[in-house]
Amino acid sequence: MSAPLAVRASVLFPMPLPEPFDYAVPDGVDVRAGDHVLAPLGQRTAPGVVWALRADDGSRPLKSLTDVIGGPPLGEADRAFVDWCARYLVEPPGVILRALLRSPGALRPSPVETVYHVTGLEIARLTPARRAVLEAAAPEAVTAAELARRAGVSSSVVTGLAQAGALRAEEIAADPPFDAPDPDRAGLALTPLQEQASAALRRMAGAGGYQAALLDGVTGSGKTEVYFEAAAEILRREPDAQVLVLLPEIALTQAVTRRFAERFGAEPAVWHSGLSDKARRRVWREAASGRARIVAGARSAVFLPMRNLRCIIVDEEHDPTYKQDEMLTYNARDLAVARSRLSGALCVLASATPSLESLVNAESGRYVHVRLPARAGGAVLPDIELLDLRLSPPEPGDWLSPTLAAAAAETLARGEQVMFYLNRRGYAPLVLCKACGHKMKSPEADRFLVEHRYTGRLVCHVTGFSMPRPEVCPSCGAKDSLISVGPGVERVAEEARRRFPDQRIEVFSSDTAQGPDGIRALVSSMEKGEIDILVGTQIAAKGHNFPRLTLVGVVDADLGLAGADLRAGERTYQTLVQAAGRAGRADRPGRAILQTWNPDHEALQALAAGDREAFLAAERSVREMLGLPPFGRLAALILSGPDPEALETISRSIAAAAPLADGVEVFGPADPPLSVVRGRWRKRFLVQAGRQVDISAYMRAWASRFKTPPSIRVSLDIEPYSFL
DNA sequence: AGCACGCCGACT
DNA sequence: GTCGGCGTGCTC
Repeated sequence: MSAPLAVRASVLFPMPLPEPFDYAVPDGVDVRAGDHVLAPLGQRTAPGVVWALRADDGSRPLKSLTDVIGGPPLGEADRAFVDWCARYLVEPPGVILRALLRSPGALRPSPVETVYHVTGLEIARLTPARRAVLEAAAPEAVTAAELARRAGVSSSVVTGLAQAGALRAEEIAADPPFDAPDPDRAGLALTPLQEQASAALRRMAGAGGYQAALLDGVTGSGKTEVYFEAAAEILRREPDAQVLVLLPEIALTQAVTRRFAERFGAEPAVWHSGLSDKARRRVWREAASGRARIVAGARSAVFLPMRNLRCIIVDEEHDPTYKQDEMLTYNARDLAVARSRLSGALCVLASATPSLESLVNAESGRYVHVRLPARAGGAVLPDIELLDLRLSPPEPGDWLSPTLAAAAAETLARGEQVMFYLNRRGYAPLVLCKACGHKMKSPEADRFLVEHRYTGRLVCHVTGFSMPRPEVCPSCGAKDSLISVGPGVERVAEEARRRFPDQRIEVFSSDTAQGPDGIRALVSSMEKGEIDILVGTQIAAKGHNFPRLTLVGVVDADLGLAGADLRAGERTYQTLVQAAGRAGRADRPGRAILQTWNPDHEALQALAAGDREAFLAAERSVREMLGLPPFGRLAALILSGPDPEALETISRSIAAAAPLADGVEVFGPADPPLSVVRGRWRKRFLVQAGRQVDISAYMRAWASRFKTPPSIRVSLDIEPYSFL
């Protein structure tokens, strides 16, 4: 007979501690890896997750766990994902754990709420207030507060009715499960090409385990239907398998959830940052417990715990909104691939314009390349024409070339719709004084103020600062000397109204369509043909289906080609394909006209020729030559602080602390394009390394060699997107 | 992240 | 004389 082995538990706290801490497990306490526990930490008791269990060798005296608390335990794959993210993103593991647990009251026992049914019992004193409550009560049972709200009375009336016996109270779980999806419900009939692609994905799903696919299909080819079938196959194979779908924007979740409901007969659990605390807790619990079988969400959903994750779908995988830059810096697409691998799940990356990274992975065989060439429903891709502005320039003060205006007039005459695309919000990107040349700038960032004529204000798009458009120049005092330079969507709409006074014209930007409701309203009136000309930014170029839209005019196709961003060309290409892809999705052929001053530019030439391969080949040879992603690795280190001199000094010492390593080059410190934001000055280092280098390990080594005072913040960005 | 300890300024 | 500012360091 041997005494029961003493066990020690390694506990990870959701805080920036460098590692898990060890605790003794009291005799008779049953605890497993992944369980949520309370443990003494310094002077307090903190919640944490058991990361590992091992025999206690008594090497040092340990405190004991305080308690084991409820809540769905964190599975092995999810714990491995936390550790992987910590290593890759160069963050303490507790910071990643915090991202997984971010849900109010997630760990408290499942709350209940009291709801009331009508019993039908006659009661003596039926006051008007009581009658109103009883009328409002049917058919489904709701809480006292909700009942009182509907009836317009105080909740004491409800309590009174319950006491009198006319209402019956029932305790139900406040976080009810989501409806189960039915994978065998008949979906839309697939075209032969869709069927082929879907069969490829279903085969991968059927094989089980980790595999990754790039679902590469032109706009309108019906990628959604195809990946639905992969998800259906996953759900069919295993009764408790879970599918996670990542979507680039909240705006899209509404449309996509509706399609899920049509295909699976049940809406998915939807996760995004705008959820109420209650809705958030419900989705979190249902995902973590394994009951929610399809979870659809924005980038932060990649951190939702999942009991039995078997498939992750990343829709529009190239979309830059997957890159998060606040709090934690990560690309949800990259994390999704790693998580799939650690969970033994199928990973599907879908896009009409895949990122170069994903295409290179597909070519090298790391991802299975599933192509979906034609548009569903027989619609064809629009003709893309370059309009050389040097040959057909707009009149002074105009932004639309006469050629584009004529094409628009013809389209409108046929009763079809036109979209002018310009990725610039507001009226004019710059306001300057014609007397002294002073340019209106943001006080807190090194940015020009954008004029919004709709609101009559000048706005900084970086900090949100805004001010009324001044009457006199703030620099020289000249009156009526401020002029608006360059176009924004409002200004193009103004020109459209002047040229087409009888047409119904709307602006579609984040200023005019606020929130999912505003976006839906605009999209639906466009679909119903209540708008003739839509003038839109980026937000109008994504994923909507306007059957009567047959002409897209890109006002400034050069915008974005010149940027300091290595992905500028790629991004411009993607955006223009998306914008052009809005035209002619139904039975009418579409046409896209791109206004440009640089018709010889590679990206535009390739776009006009419909030759994605040519564009990509050029892009990849440049990156390969320069050792840029995906042929090399990048990382950024950004310092910020209130005092520019102190920042200068410390950044010099940090530069000196950079370790020497083979195949690693450190550039900087440099002043980023936005060198002051919200009163904080910034410095930036860029690290470039060969593909074989573990750049995370390099950054960790570097970071361990210097300390900064609390006033200076250090942030790391592995594979940076934006260079701002 | 919290929380304590510690060492300098304006207050009952 | 003390209350309290937040800089520094530690938590199994």
